[in-house]
Amino acid sequence: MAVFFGTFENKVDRKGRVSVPAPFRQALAKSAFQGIIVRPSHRSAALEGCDLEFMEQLNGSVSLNDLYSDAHEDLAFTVFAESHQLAFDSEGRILLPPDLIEHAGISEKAGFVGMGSLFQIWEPETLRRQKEAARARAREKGLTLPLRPVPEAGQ
Amino acid sequence: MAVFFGTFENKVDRKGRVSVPAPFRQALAKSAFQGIIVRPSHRSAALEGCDLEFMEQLNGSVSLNDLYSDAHEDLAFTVFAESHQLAFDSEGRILLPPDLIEHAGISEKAGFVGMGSLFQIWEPETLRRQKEAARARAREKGLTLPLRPVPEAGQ
DNA sequence: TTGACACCCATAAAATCCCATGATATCCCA
DNA sequence: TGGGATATCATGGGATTTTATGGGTGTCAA
Repeated sequence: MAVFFGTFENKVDRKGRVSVPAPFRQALAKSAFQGIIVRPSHRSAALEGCDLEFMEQLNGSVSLNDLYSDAHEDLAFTVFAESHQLAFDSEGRILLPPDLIEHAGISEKAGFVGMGSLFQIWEPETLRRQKEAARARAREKGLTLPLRPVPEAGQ
Repeated sequence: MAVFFGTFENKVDRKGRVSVPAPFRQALAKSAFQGIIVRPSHRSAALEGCDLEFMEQLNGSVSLNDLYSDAHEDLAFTVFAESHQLAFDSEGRILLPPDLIEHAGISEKAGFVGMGSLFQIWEPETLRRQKEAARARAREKGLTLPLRPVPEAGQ
């Protein structure tokens, strides 16, 4: 499973293309689909990206709710309806669709942040503030991480 | 899982490269990724390094929180956003990015300290003082260590 | 026939490779 | 066990490749 980390800031050219950071592309190198899945975050003015494999895992998680339950339907809409499958061009760029650009309030540049199994794309200045806030909250709430081998999170 | 110990001081050349101490590289020899993950410590003017496996383990721990929960997002930002994946060159060196150099206040030389499954990178003089202070505190408080059997790290 | 988009090529900057050097550390055999 | 022969290591720097970015062109479809 691909793991994404780091923060990168790339230019969006006049055609709406952005280079996906090389380290992310390398993390995806073994993936069947050469590209990424991107959807608007329902929590913030950001986009969420992941690989096709992670979408399958998401599907499995969503399906833990009963079919036809409200939770299932709401989650399914949120996760799948707005997802775009964006292929790399020969230079490793993707073409950001207008609705995604608008949702994230992106203009000149796009900021990529790795978050483990997925990553986010932000307007860079908003991202800086968001990172700052998240770090502050983590410190304040005293969030900690258990450092034991996780009992095989299923693949 | 790699175990790091010892203290080493290596030169940072004008391109920003530093040799990772050979004993650390040997500890990483079996790792899938030939390189290290480095991020600014949130507790001090130091950098924290580990291997990719350790990061994957961290990812597992972060994922114990529900996706889209506040805790998940805050932790993911804190752990992954500032991490850099630094590959060894053919001589076993890494290229330290400017933001990391700045965070640690490094100029001429970099001091590596093994700390078990992690290691740290400091400006050497700062590191000397830090070690001295840590030893003093440990003595003064009479710190002890319960010795546990290795929890059979499962694979 | 006008966009939208995939594909191709060009460029500058940055990262990485590759080879050379001197200094230790290690090996090996008389 | 002494000590020369042989690796290993940290370091330097030129050559080469990768990256991010820009822009042109052909193609397919509405």
